Amino acid sequence: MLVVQGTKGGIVFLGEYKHTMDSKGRIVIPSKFRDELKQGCVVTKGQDNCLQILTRKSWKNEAESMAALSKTNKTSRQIMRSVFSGAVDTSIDSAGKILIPETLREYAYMRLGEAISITGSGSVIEIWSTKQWKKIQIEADKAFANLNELTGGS
Amino acid sequence: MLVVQGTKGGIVFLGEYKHTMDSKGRIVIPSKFRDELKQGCVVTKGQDNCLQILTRKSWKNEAESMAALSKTNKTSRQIMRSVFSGAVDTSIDSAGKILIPETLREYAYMRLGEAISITGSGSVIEIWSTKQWKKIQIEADKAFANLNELTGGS
DNA sequence: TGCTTAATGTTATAAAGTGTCATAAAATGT
DNA sequence: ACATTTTATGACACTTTATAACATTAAGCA
Repeated sequence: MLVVQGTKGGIVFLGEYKHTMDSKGRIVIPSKFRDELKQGCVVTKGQDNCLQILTRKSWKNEAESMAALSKTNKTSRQIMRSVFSGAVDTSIDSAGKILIPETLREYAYMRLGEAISITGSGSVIEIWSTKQWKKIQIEADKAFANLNELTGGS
Repeated sequence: MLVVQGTKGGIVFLGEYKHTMDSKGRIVIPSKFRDELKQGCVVTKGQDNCLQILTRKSWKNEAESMAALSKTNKTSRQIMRSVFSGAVDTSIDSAGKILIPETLREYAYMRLGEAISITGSGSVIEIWSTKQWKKIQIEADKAFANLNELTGGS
């Protein structure tokens, strides 16, 4: 079977999955996401203390637009440092798992053996300590409900 | 047989159906709705703790306008998180059923083996735990009766 | 070098998801 | 009303996925 993949692009990551981080700092990638990540992926620090998983392709886009930022501007230098130093290029192993390096685990409040939540957010995947996700989810749902009111949802 | 479908658009889903959720979390889609959903559907969190089923086409519209939001703006990030994490892309199996993932079942108070109500609501289908639906239906009927008074209907 | 720790790989078991089928119930046509 | 067809349900078998435990390899350091 020949599979030409990743060309779909756009909005491919949906859903919410609850997993656990194993005793070595690895997490299982939900099976629905694996195909898109087969050719490798990049884990980065995301906003609100989550981690993001991007396909190599979308990472390339991101990275290039970062690199295009002004190097004489202090804020952009800081952003670049944060993004590039916090990124790891990796791939899914035969059991469907990836290793989250210690520095990233710390950043995202993930502890060995604890519950994590993996969420599709359109073009990227986000990984959260479940504790953190619960808070964020409430905020997110509120923001959405708010939008509905403004635009005519009941 | 060649079927060009989904072109109907507009108000295609009508009626109220009572089904049950099987022991694995699947529900039967009423046969009248199946044709429109044959090419795949997306289940999302709806208002008042119901779930919605959309055709892939109408989902695409929704999703694209969401994905166009700025990624550096906090509110738009939240909105995207809420919408995408609460959605699942799926399709109807040979027995006419779809699986409702655990997180969505929780959101909509649906328990294995219990009664659910499936209602056509114009361009979308709504799924409810029957308990919840009964409450909502009373409210809805009241609102409708009220509207009649206002507009001079009997 | 040998020891320690992190990283990677493998396996067994349990849980979840998927597919199929038989029967019962409902809908349809005559 | 009856026969025929379609649909809904629950049961079961089978596949895939998740988890935890253990084994192996690689890397850093005394």
